[in-house]
Amino acid sequence: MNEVKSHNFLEEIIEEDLKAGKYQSIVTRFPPEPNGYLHIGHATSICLNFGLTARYGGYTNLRFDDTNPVTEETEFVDSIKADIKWLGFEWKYELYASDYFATLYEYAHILINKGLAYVDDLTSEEIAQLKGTPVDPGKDSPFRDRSIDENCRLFEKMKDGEYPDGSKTLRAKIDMKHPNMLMRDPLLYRIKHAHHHRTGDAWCIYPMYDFAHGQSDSIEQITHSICTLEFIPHRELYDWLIEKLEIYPSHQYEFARRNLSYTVMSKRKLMQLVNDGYVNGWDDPRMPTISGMRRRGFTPASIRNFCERIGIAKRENIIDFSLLEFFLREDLNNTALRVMAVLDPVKLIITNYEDEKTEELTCENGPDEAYGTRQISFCKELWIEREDFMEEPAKKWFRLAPGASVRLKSAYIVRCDNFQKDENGNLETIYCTYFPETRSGLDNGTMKVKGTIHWVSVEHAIKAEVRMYDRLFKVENPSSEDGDFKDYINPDSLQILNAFIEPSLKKAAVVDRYQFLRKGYFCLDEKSTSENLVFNRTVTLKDAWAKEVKR
RNA sequence: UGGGUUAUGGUGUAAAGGCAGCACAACAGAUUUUGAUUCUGUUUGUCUAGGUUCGAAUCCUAGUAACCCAACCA
Repeated sequence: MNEVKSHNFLEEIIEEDLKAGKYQSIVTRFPPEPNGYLHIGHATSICLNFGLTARYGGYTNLRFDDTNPVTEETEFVDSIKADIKWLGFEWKYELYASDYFATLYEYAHILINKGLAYVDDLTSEEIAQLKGTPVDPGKDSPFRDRSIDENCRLFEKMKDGEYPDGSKTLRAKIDMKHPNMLMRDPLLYRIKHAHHHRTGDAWCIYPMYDFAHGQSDSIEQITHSICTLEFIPHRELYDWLIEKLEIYPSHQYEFARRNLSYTVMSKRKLMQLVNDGYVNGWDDPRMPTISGMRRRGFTPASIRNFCERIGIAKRENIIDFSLLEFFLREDLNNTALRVMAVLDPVKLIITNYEDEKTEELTCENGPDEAYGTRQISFCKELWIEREDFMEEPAKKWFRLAPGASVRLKSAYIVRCDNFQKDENGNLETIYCTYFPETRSGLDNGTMKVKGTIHWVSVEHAIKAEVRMYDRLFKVENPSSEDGDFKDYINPDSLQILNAFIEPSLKKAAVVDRYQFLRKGYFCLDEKSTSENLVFNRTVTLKDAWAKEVKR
């Protein structure tokens, strides 16, 4: 097999850098702000950064971009670390932008001493006012030409807490008429008398993103600093600061963030879903957060394979959710234990089966023989799926109907002789005859049926709550529709069922993955208890019959 | 005084002047004690208009469209 490997643009840049001897090995970083939970979009960035150093040699740091004390919390630091580990990646160093506050403060002085930064007394509104617009040039602040000495003194006083929040800022002195708005004397430091999750009350001035991120990259000698497209305008400032500070020249590269159909990804929108009660928390299995997906039953491998396959580029995109589902099913199909569970039960009575008899039948555990077999109990009364019976069978119907026969998985072939409805006209009981010679394994092949259905014994089955999840939104791109994105929420994204499941599931663990035969992949919910078993549907099986019905 | 980025099937992504490929999706069939899996096959694409060239997704010219930038957020 000589597979032709295709390279994305970042891999090409790195290979050229390596070939040219610019670097011996590369260093990347994953730089989240600890102000929320990671989602599938972050996962692509994680896979990218860690994947690149795994491939080309070098390492990846985890760096928390914690320069805004009012939004950041240790809780988020912990969840981010747990999510990255769960995805299967190991960072070299755990670092914090806040570790560099003292260095950054020195860097600011370097700029001031070079006459490249000044303390501005303008208010936020005044600064915005003088900034101009993308089509109109800005105007200089009246404080722009303070002396170096005065700037030094004022900046020190800012640090010493002598001024209230918002009263002064430190700005780079670049060009108020610059076509790139980011270069119109960007803010470097602001005053915030706020408690920081790591530095406590040691500081009351905090660097802005632009005066922390590139500098942190440089301190860590990051070779390739990879971020999303919206930071392109920042690159000019990133390079300017590195040049003027005369520090290690990290380089920034940008890629297009990945969007997934039928969901939203912005932190703001996800927060609304949580706060307004559309979902039950950040780890709700419908959420595109890593914690939600984990709870839903996604596997790390499926997410990694997905990220690998979608590649990386610079154009806008909305990736089809079914692509993610494909990798999920692919992984689960290879690993999930096969069990039987009846989600919407209706009773089936085998009229010619002995009343008190129980037979132990052999059933395969997994996708191949290596998984072995287990015994399952078979009795006169069984639960089967309501949708596996049709009073007036449609064309191409393979399942139960009056007079029709099906195989009960790993058991016998039965023929439906009769059925009974309750006073509301709902199917209550199906009466069947079984054929003893068709027992699974002994079958001599004289009788053939098209359909095989799953079942559980009424006497042996246990109860469980099963949560069926569907996509959160009714439209592909909720954010681009008219009106509020919440108007497009799928009201049926969660359906709770009371199911009968086979008794072997009593010992299910959260890490186990199951296929409920013919119904989909399921896992035990993190909050399930032995008194109240709860299973989550991770993803359905592909369903050719459902497609047939749609026509 | 505006600047920047991007355009390849329904979706995502390759092709560095030389056969438009791969995956998903869709469709058709075979196998199947899961209408699953597996296997086989099919359909669908280079933003537009010119130009250069034996040959253009790729180079040139002119358009068009989408996205990003005016937080003391990151």
